[in-house]
Amino acid sequence: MQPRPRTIPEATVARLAVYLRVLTTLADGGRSTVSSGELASAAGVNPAGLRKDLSHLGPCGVRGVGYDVGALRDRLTGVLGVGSARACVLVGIGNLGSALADYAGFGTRGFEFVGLFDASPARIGQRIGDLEVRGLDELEDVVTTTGASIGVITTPAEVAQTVCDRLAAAGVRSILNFAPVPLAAPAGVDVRKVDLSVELQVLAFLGQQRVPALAGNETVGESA
Amino acid sequence: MQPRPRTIPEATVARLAVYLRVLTTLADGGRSTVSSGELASAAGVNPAGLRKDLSHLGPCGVRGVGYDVGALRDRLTGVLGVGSARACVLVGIGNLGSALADYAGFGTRGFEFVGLFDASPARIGQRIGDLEVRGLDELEDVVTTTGASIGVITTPAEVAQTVCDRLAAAGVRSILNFAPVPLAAPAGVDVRKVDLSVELQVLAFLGQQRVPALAGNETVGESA
DNA sequence: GGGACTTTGTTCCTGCGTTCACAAGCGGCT
DNA sequence: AGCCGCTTGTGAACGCAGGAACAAAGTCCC
Repeated sequence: MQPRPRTIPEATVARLAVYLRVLTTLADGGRSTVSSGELASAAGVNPAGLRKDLSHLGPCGVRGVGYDVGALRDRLTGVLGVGSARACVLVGIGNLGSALADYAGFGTRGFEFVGLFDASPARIGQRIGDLEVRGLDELEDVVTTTGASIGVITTPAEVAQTVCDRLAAAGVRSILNFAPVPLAAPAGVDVRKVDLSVELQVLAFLGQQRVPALAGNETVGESA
Repeated sequence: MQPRPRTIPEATVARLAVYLRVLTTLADGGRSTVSSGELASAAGVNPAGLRKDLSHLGPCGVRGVGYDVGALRDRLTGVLGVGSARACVLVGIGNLGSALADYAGFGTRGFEFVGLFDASPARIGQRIGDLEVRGLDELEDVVTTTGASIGVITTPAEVAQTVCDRLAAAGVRSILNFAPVPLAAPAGVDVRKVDLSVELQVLAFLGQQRVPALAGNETVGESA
C-alpha cells in the first residue's frame, strides 16, 4: 500500500537533477507550464523516458496541458533533498580542488563548502572564496562540528584511501572521489567516482574507431 | 571472417582505460604477470567482468598463469589509441579550465593541450604551464594548424553551443563538455558530458534516501 | 610421462534501462 | 452539453550490461 516504491533508479535520479536545472531556468524566465516534449528536448533526453522518470514521484502533470513549472521544480527540490543546504568538505586543494571550491554551480544548488583541507603547509592558511584552507589534522573536528555529510576528495591517489577512511570515521556518509583509485568504504557510505582522464580516453577511442567508417555529416544528432 | 567484432561497448572501453592505468603502475613496479583476480581487485571490478572485457580484443592471457603485464599494457595502449599523443584544445579558462590545463593526469596519458582559449581580454596572454591563453578568434587557425582532434569545453553554459559549433566546423571530432547544457553536434562528432553538480545531487539523494534504512556498518564493500 | 591444479575464455542467465506504442484524462471549441 | 485534439501516464518489447558457473588449456609436480 505504498503508492510509490521507495527506490528510484540511480540513472533516473541523475536525470531528475538535470530536469530541476532546466525548470529553474524556465521559472526564472516567467514560464508557467511545460510539456514533456519541450522539457525533454531542453534536457537532451527522450520524452517518453522523461515521463517515466517523473512517474516515479507520482502523478505531477495535467493531461492535455503539461507540467506546472513551479510545482514540479518544488517537487524535485524536495525529492532530491536540496531544500536545505548540505554541508560539504573538500580535501586536497590542488588545481582541481581550488576550482571546485570556487565553482559557482555548487553553491547555487544547495551545497555549501564548510571546510577546505590540505596536507601541504604551503597551502594552509590560503583563502579561497570566503574559506581558509586548514590542515588535515582539523578534519575530524570540522566534520563533527558542522555535521558535514558529504566529502569531496581531490588528493593524489596515494592518500585518497586514507582520507576516505578518516571521512567515513568522522561521520561523512557520501563521498565524491576524483582520485584515480577505487575506494573501499564502510557499508552505509556511498562513493561516487569521477575520472577525468578516462573520459578523454573514451573519447579518443571513439574518435579513432570512427575513422575507418568515414561517416557522413549531413544530419544533426543530439548528444547529452 | 573477422576474428573480433569491431564494436566494443562503451562501458567496456571506460574500464579498459582503468586497466591500462593499473597495468602501467604494475609495470613500473617491475611486475611481469598478473591474474585476472588481482587486476580486477586493483581496478575495483568483478574478475569475470574483467576477463569478458579483455576478451573483446582476442585472447591475450595464458591459462594457468595470467596476463603478461607489459604485453597487455601495449595491447591496450594500441586499442585505446593513445600510442601517439593526441592534440587537444581547451576553451574557457576559468577556474575549472585552468585546473584541467594543469592537470598532470592528461599529459601523462597521451593527451597534450596545444591551445587554450578564452573570450575575456583579462585572461588572454596569461600563461598556464607552457601555453599562453589566446583569444577565441584564433580558435579555427590553431585547430587547423595543429590538427587537434579533441576539444574540451569549460565555458559558461550560454556560449557552449556556439563553441561546440565552431570546434566541429574547424575539424574537431571529439568534444568533452563540462558546461551544464546538452550540446547538439553534427554526425561524426562525439560529445561526452561531465556534470559535476549532478554528481553531487545524486550523492545527496542517496544519502537522504538511506537515512530511514538505518543500515548497519559491519561489512566492507568495494565502491568504484 | 601422466595427473592434478590453476587460470583463462566463454556461455548462460538474470535484471535493468530504454524505447515504442496505446489507453486514459483534461481543456477548449462549437 | 458534446466532441475533438492534445498531453500525460503506463504497459510491453527490445537491447544491453553484469554476474555466476562451466569447459578448455597450460603449467607444475610426482
